[in-house]
Amino acid sequence: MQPRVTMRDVASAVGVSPMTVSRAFRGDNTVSEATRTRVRDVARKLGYVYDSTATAFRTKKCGFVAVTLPSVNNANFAETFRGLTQALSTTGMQLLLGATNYRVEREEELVRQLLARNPEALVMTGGHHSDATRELVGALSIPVIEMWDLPAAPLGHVIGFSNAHAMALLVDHLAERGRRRIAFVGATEGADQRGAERRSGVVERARALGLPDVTILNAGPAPVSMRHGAECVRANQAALSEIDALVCGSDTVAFGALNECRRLGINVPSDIAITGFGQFDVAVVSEPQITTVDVNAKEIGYCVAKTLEALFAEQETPLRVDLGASLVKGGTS
Amino acid sequence: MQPRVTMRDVASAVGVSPMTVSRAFRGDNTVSEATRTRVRDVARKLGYVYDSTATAFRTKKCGFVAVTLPSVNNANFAETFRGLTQALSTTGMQLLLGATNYRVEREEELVRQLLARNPEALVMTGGHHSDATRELVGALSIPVIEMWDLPAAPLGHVIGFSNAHAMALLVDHLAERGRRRIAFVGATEGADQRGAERRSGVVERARALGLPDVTILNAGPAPVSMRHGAECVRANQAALSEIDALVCGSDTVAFGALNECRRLGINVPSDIAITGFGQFDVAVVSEPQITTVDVNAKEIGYCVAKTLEALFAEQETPLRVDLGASLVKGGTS
DNA sequence: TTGAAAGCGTTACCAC
DNA sequence: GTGGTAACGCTTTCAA
Repeated sequence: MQPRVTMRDVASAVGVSPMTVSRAFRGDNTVSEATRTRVRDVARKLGYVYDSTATAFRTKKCGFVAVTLPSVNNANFAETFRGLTQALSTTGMQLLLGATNYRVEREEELVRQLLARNPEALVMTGGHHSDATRELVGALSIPVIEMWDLPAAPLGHVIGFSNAHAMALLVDHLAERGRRRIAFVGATEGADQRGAERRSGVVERARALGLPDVTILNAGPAPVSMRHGAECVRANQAALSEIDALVCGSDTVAFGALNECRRLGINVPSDIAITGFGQFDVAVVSEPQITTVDVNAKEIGYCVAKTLEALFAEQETPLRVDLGASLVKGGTS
Repeated sequence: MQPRVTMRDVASAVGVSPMTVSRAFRGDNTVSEATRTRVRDVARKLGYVYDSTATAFRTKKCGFVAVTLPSVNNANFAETFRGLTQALSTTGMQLLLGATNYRVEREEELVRQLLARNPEALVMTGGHHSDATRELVGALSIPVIEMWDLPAAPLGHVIGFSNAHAMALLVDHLAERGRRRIAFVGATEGADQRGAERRSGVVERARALGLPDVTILNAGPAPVSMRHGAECVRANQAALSEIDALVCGSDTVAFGALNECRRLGINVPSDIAITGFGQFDVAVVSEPQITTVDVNAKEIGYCVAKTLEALFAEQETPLRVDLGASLVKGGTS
């Protein structure tokens, strides 16, 4: 294990001072073009790798934006992630990801871990946190953004949409089509707060429209996947005959439900309507296309990144952005 | 913005040396219980926050494992990621993710970025890299693992499977079922190396079995998604009448193709068979279930994590693990 | 059980 | 355009 190649090594090999090497690497235009080229060449030859740990230490800027998300195999978040990275790549920031697995205790532990890295901003998915997390985050002097939600008492900036409102769009649509007996398929109550908001969004809208009480079907603990949607339909097959619309907490669940119905010989949408949430690829590509709500996943990421850029540049920015949600009619309703 | 509270501040407030504070914080048992308690109390009172950046700098241990992957919305990788995080969470390591977007130039840039953080290990998806990357990585003194592949000239440890062999399983299966005229749907040639291995795996196996030349259908540049699979089928509708099996580069592509066939009134599998790759949820939940190959995505992540643990503990470990692949028969063939 | 000294690799600041 | 000096906050090492 040979010692690390440092700026000092490059400097002495080129015959300049470490400062010049430093400047050359950071694109300081007071360095002559000839020097810069030589420095780069020698650095490459020596296998020099810029030590950002030292830089982070020296400048107190680690170049990290910490991001919490419920789960990595969240199709929705993939879009947000892409929007974020694309827009953030220009700033040289790197994302430090952590998964909360839909548990506020885990979120607290995670936030603590992430903050120990001195990130330059904190982006959290969702607006529901433990008291300790709120205290921890409230004391921060870095930008904080909550996304994918519109919390009543935000910790910082907010970029999202109302989960309840998005679900209401679907209930309205189903009611228009003459569906009355609605069941909601979602995660076990307790863990996934945004899932709970979707559920109550459905329940309350149905009540407001004078529909019968919504049946709640439990697809298991979050994260609920395609398989859970399918299993839930199979387990509740008898109950489904009483129902004329299945409102699912996400497109993946809806997809599972749709395909299980196909297996069981239940016709969609004539026997039962199915709706999803999120406008994932799977909902659009599926035949029939799944009726869902588009919540602008990618735009959220993009908007978060743009807001961060503005905040880093200390510009004024909106504190609360509601990107809304829109109904996407498919063949399942 | 007042200056940061440091160990020195805590030390002088307590009346000890910074070293004692440092020891107290790291649970060094040579510090007396009384001192430790006083240090903790004073630290809390002063609002002292442990600076992990300084520690990382000083100790050259940042607690990061760098991981490159082709793309974040890769359903396959999600399983691997989960296996990795689960097994690695006990070691206190954090994952530093980067997406190569299926381009070796981007991989080179990314590896450079990641290495700048001084990670304690580097895990790369795939075994195909630019010369510069090979040079960069070859000079490292940290553990290096290539996964999802079995490169002929590995850079370090290898945990994966043979892409070509996995595809051969599918071709054999199709041939057994009497399919002869095969088309392969994959990304544009050039970028995605593992995709290319899958393609040549199909082409060569078909040739070995004495089947007609495989038709290559281009689904666009990597990453190819569900939408691309669907679009490719629509664009090549006429050509498909000459074909009796569509071998897709991934389950998502196969799913897109399957659903587009349904739209176009092409019957699967009687008109045409369709196969995928990866055993993603979508292939299993889909009705009909998509014939595919299981490449043990989650086990790969788990095995990588276990190998890293062993390497950190400086134990002997196998250098090359072939986790194999197995045929999963569905209703599309 | 505690302390003093010496950096880790980089950059801010000031000279030249 | 370039260089010298002095840190940043912590831990390693040796000494007491």
